[in-house]
Amino acid sequence: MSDARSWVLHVDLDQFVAAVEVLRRPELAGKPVIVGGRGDPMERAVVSTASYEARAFGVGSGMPLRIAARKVPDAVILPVDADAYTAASAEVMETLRAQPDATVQVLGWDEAFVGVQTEDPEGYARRVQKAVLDRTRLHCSVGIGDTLVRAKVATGFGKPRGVFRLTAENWAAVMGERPTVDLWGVGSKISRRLAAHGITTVAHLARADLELLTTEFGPRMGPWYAQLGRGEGTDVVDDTPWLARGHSRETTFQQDLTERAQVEAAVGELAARVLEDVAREGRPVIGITLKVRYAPFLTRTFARRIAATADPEVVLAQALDLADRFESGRPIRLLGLRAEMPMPEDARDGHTPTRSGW
DNA sequence: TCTGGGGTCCTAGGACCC
DNA sequence: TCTGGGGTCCTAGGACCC
Repeated sequence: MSDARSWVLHVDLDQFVAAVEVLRRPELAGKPVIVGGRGDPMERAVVSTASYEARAFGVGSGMPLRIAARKVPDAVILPVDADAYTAASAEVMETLRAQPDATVQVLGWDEAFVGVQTEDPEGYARRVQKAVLDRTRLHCSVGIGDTLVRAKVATGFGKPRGVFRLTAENWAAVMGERPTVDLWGVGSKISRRLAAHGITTVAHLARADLELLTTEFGPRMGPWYAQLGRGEGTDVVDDTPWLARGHSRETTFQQDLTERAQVEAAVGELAARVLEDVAREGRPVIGITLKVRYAPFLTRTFARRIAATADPEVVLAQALDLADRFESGRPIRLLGLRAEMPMPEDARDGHTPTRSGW
C-alpha cells in the first residue's frame, strides 16, 4: 500500500463567464470583455464577470454596468447567456467526475470540490487542470487543502491557472495577518462587528473568546466563525445531488412602476415564471413570498409570505393586495416572487449539501 | 453614477400549547 | 393581582455566496 491520504481539492474556473464568451468569439481574446445584464451599458444592470483585461481597469463583479462602461470605454459588453454557461459547466463537472477516484461536490457554475486519495495532490491537481483544458479549452485554478475551508481559500492564491496548498501547517503563516473579510463566509458586516471587539485579523479570530463570539453571533454562527479563523471544519466532500429549497424570480424595472396595471402585469409574469420553474421539477409548493423594493429607498426591501399554494389566482390577488397595503402609490423598482418547496425527510438536517462546510 | 438575479442559512421574536 | 417555564412552529429580517 502507498501512503496516500485524503485531500480536498477546490477547482475554480478562471474568469469563467468571460472565458466561455471568448471561446465562441476568438477575436475577443486579449480584449477587455464585460458580461452583464442584456449587454446594454445604459440599462440598470451589473457586471456578472469581467475578463482580466477589464479587471485591470478596476472593473469587477457586482459593479453597475454603467460605471464599468465608463471605466473601460473600449470594453466589449455582452449580454448574459445563462444557457451557454450551464452547458459549459456541465462539461467541466463531467470531466471532474471522470477523474480517478474523484468525489465531486458542485458549488456553482464554475467551481466544485473534489475529494481524492493520493500521495501527490499537486500532481493530481495538474492532471485535473489539463483534463479540463483538453476537454473544454477552459483554464482553472486549484486549491489543495485538508479541510473544505482551507481548499477554498487556497484557490485564491493559485489564480490564475495555478495550484496552491493550504493546510494546518501553513494556515497561520499564510492567513494569520490577513483581514477577517478574506475568509469564506465573512463579509463586510460581520468583519465590522468583529472589529468592534478588536478582532481584525484571521489570527485574532482564531484565538478569539468563544463566549464572546457566541454572545455576539449566536450559538451556531459564533463557534463557526472561531473555526473559520483556524481554517477548520469538515473534510468530507459530499456528492449527494443537490435539491433546491425553492425557486425565485425577480425583476428590476428599467423605469419604476407607478400604475397599478403595470404592477398587476409584472406580478402575473413573475408568477407564471416561478410556477413554471416549480412545475418542471414536479414538486409541490408550500409557500409563496413576495418581495418589493420601492424607489428611491433602494435599501428598503420587504418580503412577505402571501400564500400557501401555487394557485396563480390566489398568488396574484394576494400580491396585489399586499402591494396596496404597503406604501401604495410609491414607485416600485423591483418585484420578486419566491416559491418554497418541501424537502424530503432524508434530505433535511444538512444531508443535502448546500453551502459547503456548513 | 447609483446598486442584478438566483440561491442558502441563521437568529430573534411572537403565537401558541401544556 | 399578576403572570412560571419549557417547548414548538412560524415569520421577518439579516448576512453571505456565486
